[in-house]
Amino acid sequence: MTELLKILQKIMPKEMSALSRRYTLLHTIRLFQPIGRRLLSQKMRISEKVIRTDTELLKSEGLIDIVFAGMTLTEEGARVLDSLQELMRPLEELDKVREGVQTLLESQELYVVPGDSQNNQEAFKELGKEAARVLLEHLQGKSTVAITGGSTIRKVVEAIPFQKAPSPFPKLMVVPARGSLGNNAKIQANNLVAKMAERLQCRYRLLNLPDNLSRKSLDSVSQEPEIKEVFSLIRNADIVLFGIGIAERMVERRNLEPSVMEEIREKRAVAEVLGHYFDGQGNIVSTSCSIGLRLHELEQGGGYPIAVAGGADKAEAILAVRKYLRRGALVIDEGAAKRILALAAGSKTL
Amino acid sequence: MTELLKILQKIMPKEMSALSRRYTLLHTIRLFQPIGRRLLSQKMRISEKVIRTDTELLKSEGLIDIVFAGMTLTEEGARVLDSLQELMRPLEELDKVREGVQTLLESQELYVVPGDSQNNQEAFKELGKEAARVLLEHLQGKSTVAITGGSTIRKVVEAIPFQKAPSPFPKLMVVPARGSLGNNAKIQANNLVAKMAERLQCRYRLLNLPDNLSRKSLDSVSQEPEIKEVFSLIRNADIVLFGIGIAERMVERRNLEPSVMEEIREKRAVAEVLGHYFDGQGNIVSTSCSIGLRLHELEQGGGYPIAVAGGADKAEAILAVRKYLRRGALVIDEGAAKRILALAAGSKTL
DNA sequence: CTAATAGGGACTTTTTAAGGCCCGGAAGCG
DNA sequence: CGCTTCCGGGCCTTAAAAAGTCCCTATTAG
Repeated sequence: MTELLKILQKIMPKEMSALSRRYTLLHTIRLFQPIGRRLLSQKMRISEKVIRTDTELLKSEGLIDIVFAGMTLTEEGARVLDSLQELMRPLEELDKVREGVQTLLESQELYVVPGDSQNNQEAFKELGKEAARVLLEHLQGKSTVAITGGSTIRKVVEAIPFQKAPSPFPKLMVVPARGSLGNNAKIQANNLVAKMAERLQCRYRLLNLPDNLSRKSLDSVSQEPEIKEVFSLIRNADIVLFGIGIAERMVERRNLEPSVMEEIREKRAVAEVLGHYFDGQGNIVSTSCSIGLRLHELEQGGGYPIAVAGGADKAEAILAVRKYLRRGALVIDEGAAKRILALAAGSKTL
Repeated sequence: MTELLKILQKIMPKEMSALSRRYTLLHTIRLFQPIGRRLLSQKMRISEKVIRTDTELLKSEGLIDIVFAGMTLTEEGARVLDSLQELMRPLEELDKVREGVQTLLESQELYVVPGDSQNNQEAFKELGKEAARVLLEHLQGKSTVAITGGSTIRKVVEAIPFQKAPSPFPKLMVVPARGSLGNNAKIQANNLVAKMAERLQCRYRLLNLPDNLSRKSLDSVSQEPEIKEVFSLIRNADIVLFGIGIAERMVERRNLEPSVMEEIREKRAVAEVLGHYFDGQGNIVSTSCSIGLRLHELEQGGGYPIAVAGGADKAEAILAVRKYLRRGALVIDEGAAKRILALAAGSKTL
């Protein structure tokens, strides 16, 4: 049943909003019948005219009665509403989950896609698509996008449709948010930058630095004119697209020394964002030696953050860095959202 | 599943046509891929622009690929199409049934509604609704409607929505197509005429004649000025709405003498339309003594016929009078339609 | 080469949705 | 009683989407 909804959503996205609107309309009418257009329009926060158009349709289909006192459901309308309720349940539930997470995290923009990326590749793909959509929406007029690496961001990049020449974003520039991390080339920021630029038909700059430089060579390299230029782009990025990682998993992936892992464990780091490790309270407990965008710059800076994370196992990490997610957009999936709510409920009762 | 379709059809009728169009589009693309817009537009008999709008939507959803050679389904598109096929099957099947009956009966207008009125009251109601819709569609500008009695026409009348004063059909006049028949007042033509006029907010005239008059008194009554006036209205009716009856059942219902029943049986009458009884070949074998519209008048006359019949058991009767159904609209249900096809196939092999 | 077919862009016309406003009627209330 | 506050419905204007039309370039089969 939920399968069907997704397909309908795919094949007639616009029309589906009419469906849910009319469903809510029927629902509200049942709740308050008899009720008139004005009140309905207030309660549903929809313009009166739209209510009117819809009610006229529903009346002509014999689902509602319209008399002087207001509108009421007919028997058939009640039956239809019941059947619709079955159909819409997953959609409504997802919306409730979204609401719950929204009040908890207070994100500026929150998107929750169905499914759980942890054990469903399809869902992971959809997460990427949604994030790509959000990104493209914010791209208008912006000129610099900084992105991190990671398998999640990779999904986002792969979900960006190829744009045609001539470029619709002629002034766009994509840069990695930080120096390269990890050894899996496919999910390195540099690689993703190139891929994204290819899809967006725009320019890009890379940060070709070896991993885990010493403090000293890091400082000296930072003085290189070319590097400095990229740094300046990064610091002035208009959009920062990043994933939220699970601390331990990131350490493993980056092939760091055992000592680092010990540190992570000892300090109970759970989340990783932009090279910083966080404990459950959101305190930075460690920062990897790569270079690039710093968190506090993101916190107050003008760059618009777009955070993406999917899968129930990411819930703890998302909660840990919640205070950094209030600005900007957050794109998660149902699995993560539900676990977030469960964890929050649990910690409240403790 | 078929339930769901009906509900969607109810709550978003316009949008559903887009759904079936896009479904057919995907289907056709799969069949002929790679294929271009022009060819598609030819094959589907849809303007090229519509194809273009739809394909752009489908492409943006990633269901099809568009390359120089034409359009092809993506993997996801194929999956979506398969799932849609499940959903659309009942709809497609009904359409095929309709096509089959259409080629068989060659009706000017043929409507087939889902379900079987014989054993489903809901379906019977829907049949009435569809017929009412057809009637209202043809009402524009027309001034006289003649209707018969019968439970089917009763359903049609009851499905006509109440119109508001001032009457949208000020010049409309409803008359019974024939004198009263049968003893069940609720389904007598006179009664239905009054009900219909009430709903349409229009004038009406009745034919208050006793049943089964002798030839002689019939002739004399026919000379009455008032009766003559109604006759003239009937003869010049712009629309004739009538049901198709099963001969034996009609005889029973009309409480006719046993001799009549014997005659019906002897001459193998199967159908009854407008007071005439027909055998399986469509020959008139008997005519009841009531008065009013004659069949041959309908056959060549200017009045637009709207015939309504539902239920598998009506199939034989419908087939018997098929030659009278080519002009005008025919509204039947799935049950009748399927039986019609089965009977036709059977008689062909004999 | 040419002719045919592909997608795509640009423009106009048509249709439909939305917005906004006002009207008369029924019900509740001082 | 008169007042306000609901109600649906009519009507006109504006805005946006869909459809229709025409023309363009690229690719490929013959």
